[in-house]
Amino acid sequence: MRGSLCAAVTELNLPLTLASGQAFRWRKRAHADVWFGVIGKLVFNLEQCVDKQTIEWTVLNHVSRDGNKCKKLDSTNINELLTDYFNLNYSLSDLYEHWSRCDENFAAIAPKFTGVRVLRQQPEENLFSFICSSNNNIQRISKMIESLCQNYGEFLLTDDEFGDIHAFPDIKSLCNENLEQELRKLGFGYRSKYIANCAKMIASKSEQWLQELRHKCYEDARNELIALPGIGPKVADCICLMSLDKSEAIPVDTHIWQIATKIYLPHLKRNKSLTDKAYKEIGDFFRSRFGTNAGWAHNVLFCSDLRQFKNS
DNA sequence: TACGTACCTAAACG
DNA sequence: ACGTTTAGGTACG
Repeated sequence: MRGSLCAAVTELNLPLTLASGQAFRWRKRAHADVWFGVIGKLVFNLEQCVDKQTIEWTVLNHVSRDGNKCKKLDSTNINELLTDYFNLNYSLSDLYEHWSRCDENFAAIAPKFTGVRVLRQQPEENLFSFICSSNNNIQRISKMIESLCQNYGEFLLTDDEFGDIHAFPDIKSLCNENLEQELRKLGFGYRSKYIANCAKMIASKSEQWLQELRHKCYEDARNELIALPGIGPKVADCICLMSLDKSEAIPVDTHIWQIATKIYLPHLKRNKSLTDKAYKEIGDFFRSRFGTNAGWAHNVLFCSDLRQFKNS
């Protein structure tokens, strides 16, 4: 099934948005500007058509009508799904203008990094992905997530270029007793225990627990996430921002720490490490400077600081 | 409360 | 070369 979605490059820059380490399963095809990835149980090719101001999409797997409890899938549904996933119901260029007026550093960076959008991901995939992200790099995180899918997720299809593709595993599939040891063997390191214990704890809660955090306030959602093993302040903020609709969440990682001490809050250079207090100070600064959607502005600055996008 | 340190791994670094 | 550092941190003392 094919279709097209209206989105100018200034509203959605596919490579910057998909490869900036928000989500870890999108890959560019070798011989075309086509992005390959999975959303739920659907496998996609996405291509940005600059002239036509659209994203051309293809769903690569056949979708059984009874398989998912969801409605029959037609191209309208897919457009809705992509609009939701890419958070397309707000105008990014308007926000860029606003943020550029708020902050001259943003104004200087923005022209080179237009169309960097925060995705609205599926909470479970987002949560386990960012447990893997601690003290790690994007390349290795991507390998780990792919390995998690290959070993515990439902088979979807075989792709000519990327081979067997699996969905992200559901919680039940991550609840087997040997999971920690298995993940150790697969190279997850100390995150193996976090993932195994997290799966068990989430499984013991109500089935809708994670989804319902979307309807709670930022502080409550964040506190509930931090109670899980392997989730600290930074990872909790990633999950809040990227899948729980908390656009005011500011994940402070090494990049944002660098940017903050270099440009905005130089007095923090005296700190030996990122304390809870400094963490909050940086988040509060971004929120006061950029407003309620500070997390989306932060994402643009983060992206501009990634090594892979330097000099671009 | 505020640091220091251990924790897995692999590629980049000097 | 080859040991050290770094890469989107967290838990524990």
